[in-house]
Amino acid sequence: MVTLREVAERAGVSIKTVSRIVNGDPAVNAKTRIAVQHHLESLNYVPNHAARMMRGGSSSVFGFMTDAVATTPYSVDIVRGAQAALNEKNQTLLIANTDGDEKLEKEYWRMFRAHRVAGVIYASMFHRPHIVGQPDFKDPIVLANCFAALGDKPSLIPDDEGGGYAQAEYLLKLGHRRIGVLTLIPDIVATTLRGAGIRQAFRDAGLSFDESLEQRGMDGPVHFERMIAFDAAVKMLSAKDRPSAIICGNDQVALQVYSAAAHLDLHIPRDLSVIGFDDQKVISENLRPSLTTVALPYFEIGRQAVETMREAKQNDANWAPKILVPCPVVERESCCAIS
Amino acid sequence: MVTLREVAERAGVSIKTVSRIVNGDPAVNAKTRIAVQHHLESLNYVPNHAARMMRGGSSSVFGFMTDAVATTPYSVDIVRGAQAALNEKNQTLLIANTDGDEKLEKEYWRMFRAHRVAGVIYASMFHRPHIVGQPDFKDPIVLANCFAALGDKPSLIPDDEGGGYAQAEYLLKLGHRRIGVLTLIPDIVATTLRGAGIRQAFRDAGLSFDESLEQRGMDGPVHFERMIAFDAAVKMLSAKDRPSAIICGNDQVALQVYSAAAHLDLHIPRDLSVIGFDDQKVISENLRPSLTTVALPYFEIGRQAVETMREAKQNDANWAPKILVPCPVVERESCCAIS
DNA sequence: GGGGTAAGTGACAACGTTGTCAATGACAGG
DNA sequence: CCTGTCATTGACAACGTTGTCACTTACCCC
Repeated sequence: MVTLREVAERAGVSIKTVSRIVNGDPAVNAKTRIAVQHHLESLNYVPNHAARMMRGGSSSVFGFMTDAVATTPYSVDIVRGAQAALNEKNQTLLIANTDGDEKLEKEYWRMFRAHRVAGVIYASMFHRPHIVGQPDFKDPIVLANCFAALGDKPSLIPDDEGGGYAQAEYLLKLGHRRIGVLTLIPDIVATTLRGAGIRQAFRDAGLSFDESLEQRGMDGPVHFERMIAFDAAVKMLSAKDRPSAIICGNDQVALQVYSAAAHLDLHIPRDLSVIGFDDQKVISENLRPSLTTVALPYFEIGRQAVETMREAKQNDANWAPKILVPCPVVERESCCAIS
Repeated sequence: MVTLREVAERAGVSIKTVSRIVNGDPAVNAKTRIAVQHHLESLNYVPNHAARMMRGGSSSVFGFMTDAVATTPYSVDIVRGAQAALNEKNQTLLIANTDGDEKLEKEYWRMFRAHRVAGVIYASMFHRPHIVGQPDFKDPIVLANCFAALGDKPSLIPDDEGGGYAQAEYLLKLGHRRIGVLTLIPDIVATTLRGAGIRQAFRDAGLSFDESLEQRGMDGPVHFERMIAFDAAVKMLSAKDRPSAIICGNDQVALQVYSAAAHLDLHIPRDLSVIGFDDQKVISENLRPSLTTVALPYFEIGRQAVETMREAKQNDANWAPKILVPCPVVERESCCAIS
């Protein structure tokens, strides 16, 4: 690899002068600069990041730790968002995927330390509390899609309550009154928050929410969920006073509702409006009719996580805001107004 | 951060002795080793990767460049597979997402050089040829999910032809004879290969393939695809001598075939068998009935890419095998035997 | 002409680590 | 006791870069 010294020798100047030019130091004669720049390019010089770092400068590399991006595929967008933000300043991500393995996570923390990363984004695959057990890690840690159980770290989380509110509000505005809800498993944060949002929307509309119309669309413990939305939807839609619309816990639940509707010869959206959550485009854009849903703002969470990390560098270690990122309705074809 | 020197001072030995212990050099007295190890742990010493690298040692960091993992969400599994393989040797991935932007890609190559990465995996989101324009990059480059257009780099690609063969063979074995095909857009490699595989399966079974039953499920140029599978399927299934089974270009096409079947009151699998491609679990596992499909072996491609990179280090620069990774059938509920 | 300032440049040290080589002491064999 | 060998340890240089400081030259102002 080409070093400063090689370039300096060719150009007949000192190493330091070349260094200055590489770093855009204005205290260099224009003529020298041009001459050296020519050599820099022809030799394809690229500064050695390791050497730079050793000189005490902080790393331009950030760590990205995630328990498993695989299960909810679009959460990769958190990575994309983070990279988009880092890119402006030529910073990079060192990615660690723990797949939930604690021993692996420990190793990765060690690796982050070895690389002297300038900060770490800890992202989880679903919205949940998390304890960051790295008391002696001095650089900022920001949580994305999860929040600090102890309230000691900044975090970025989707506004699930607002999202639930938006789902219900959207259907209520279309005139629906009997609205079914097929939830995710009960013991995750999103379920509680979205449920609260839905109920708030009913209250704000001066209506009461029929609790009997809320059923589970998934069952089982975290990480071992079973889809039961098809059966739940069939049962709900076979009832005499069936709902005219269904709010789904996610787009996969909506997919099963579509199947259930087909099974019962109900036409979407004529006979049944359906609204999803997550906006997993593989599903939402390809279903016919395409699925109106509420988007999880993964890209935005990733982007803001980086910005928050930069802010955290300025603030003291106790700065720990919990930032809600809105979940907007993405309107497609699966809902229609009721007369 | 704790350095060798600090540890050495506390332990009352030289820096070099501590270094030896950290690196497992056997030429250290057992008593000294134990004493120093105690200090290493209590100070939580982690070697400085940058300093290590400067001493000429090669980096334990690999670059991962991808044009866009976002569109086909499960291709993240390439990353997971690569990490699983790297993890055994405490190596890491520096991830670069170009989103197809060439200028960005250039910057990232520069960054890889700056970090002196030990090798690069170049992954694309769909199976295609690629020209790696990095003639002066001395470390190995391995292509994943794409192959070197000039045949000058090792590459790992899904066995699309085998996958197409498997789709057709599976249905033929179930007794289907009139089999519709809804392809991806024509100008990508996968379409051609899978088509060839399907035809080969027919030949091997001593049957002729009815070309009129092959229709496009998607249209438009690369990156601007439009889904037309719903309409194509409706048309195909409305015909008098409609096929008893449909081979889909991917699971999204299959999703639309499900919608088309529902639209026409055809029951899957009783009236129509459907087989997908990709195994996008969000779709395949959640459709009712669940979707029999052929899996794209992304995880395996990532894993083998790392192994291939390690081999490439041993071999000379001209070593450039094109390795096919098989695409296995994942049997679920969407196909049944025909009498 | 003398003194001061500014622009431009380079010598040198330091960052944390490891390879090379030399020094020390213990111990065995003659 | 002398010589050689082995185990253990440390001093030092080097990796590529940048901050500090000093040096040279040119120029301006009194």
